[in-house]
Amino acid sequence: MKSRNSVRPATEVPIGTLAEAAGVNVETIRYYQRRGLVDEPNKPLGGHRRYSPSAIKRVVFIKRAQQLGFTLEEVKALLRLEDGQSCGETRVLAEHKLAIIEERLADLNRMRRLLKTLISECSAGKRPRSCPIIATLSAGV
Amino acid sequence: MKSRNSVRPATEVPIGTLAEAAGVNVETIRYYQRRGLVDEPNKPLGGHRRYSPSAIKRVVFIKRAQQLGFTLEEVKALLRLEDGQSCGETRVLAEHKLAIIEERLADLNRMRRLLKTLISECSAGKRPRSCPIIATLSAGV
DNA sequence: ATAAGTTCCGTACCCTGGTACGGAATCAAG
DNA sequence: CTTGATTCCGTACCAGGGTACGGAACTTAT
Repeated sequence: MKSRNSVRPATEVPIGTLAEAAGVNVETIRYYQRRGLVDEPNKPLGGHRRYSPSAIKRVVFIKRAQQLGFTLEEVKALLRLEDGQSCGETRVLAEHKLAIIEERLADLNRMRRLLKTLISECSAGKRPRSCPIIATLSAGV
Repeated sequence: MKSRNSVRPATEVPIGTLAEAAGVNVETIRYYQRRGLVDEPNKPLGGHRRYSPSAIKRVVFIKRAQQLGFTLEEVKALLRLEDGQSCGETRVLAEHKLAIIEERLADLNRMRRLLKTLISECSAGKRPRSCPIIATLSAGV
């Protein structure tokens, strides 16, 4: 017999390959496992674990969600909705995140306008002293 | 004599009051002092330090800037704009900060656009079977 | 004047999101 | 079957941004 006790489809890869495919490093995968975001397949008694393509998807999902500003805890919540059946709940999470991001955008835009003003006044030599940046950004205190 | 050796305007408050007014806790103020973001007023020989309203503004500013994604080191640089004497120096600093802010804005805008798209697809119920947010997060792997 | 509440100061510890290390076991190729 | 690369697993460490602790000194209210 050729195959002693298991046929391993090429799609089932070891952790290094998973990490590479997902664009993170091995330690990060393990870290996600410790955090409960990725699960450890049970390993073939004394052997090395193998991961299915869905694990790759999962890790990529995590990275993408992070880029959208979700923390790992939040990503965990999103992953629980991964079956795609709880669209409503998912949407609430997304809307909440969106609101936070929009607030930050507003603040940041204010800051940007202020800096631009400061810079142009500086160039014009109008203001030898300091700028009202703090006064403006800490307004309403 | 009533006032032994100093008149203390009510606006000059002790650290606990400062912390409360700024919405952070005392330890955080001290931490900022260690990091050089807030300075320690010299204390009346053996007594307790008192802080002026500008200290409150400063702390509030720090918190806001942080929410916008600036690290404490960056906030420190921003604060030097306010303290700044030399206009030329200030301008360079301001231009640098402006660049950082614009990057951050770009990031946040990207997140916002994506989230908005996803949310609206969700609402439109275009994909009845699977949630578009989840689908996008796992797509194309 | 005395008790209760703050402040001061140093040091130690916490969480988040990872990265690094190192020895033993296991796998894959020649 | 030997060699070199991976995996496993635990533990330690990193940066950033704080929080907690504890005793002594000081302030404030009664």
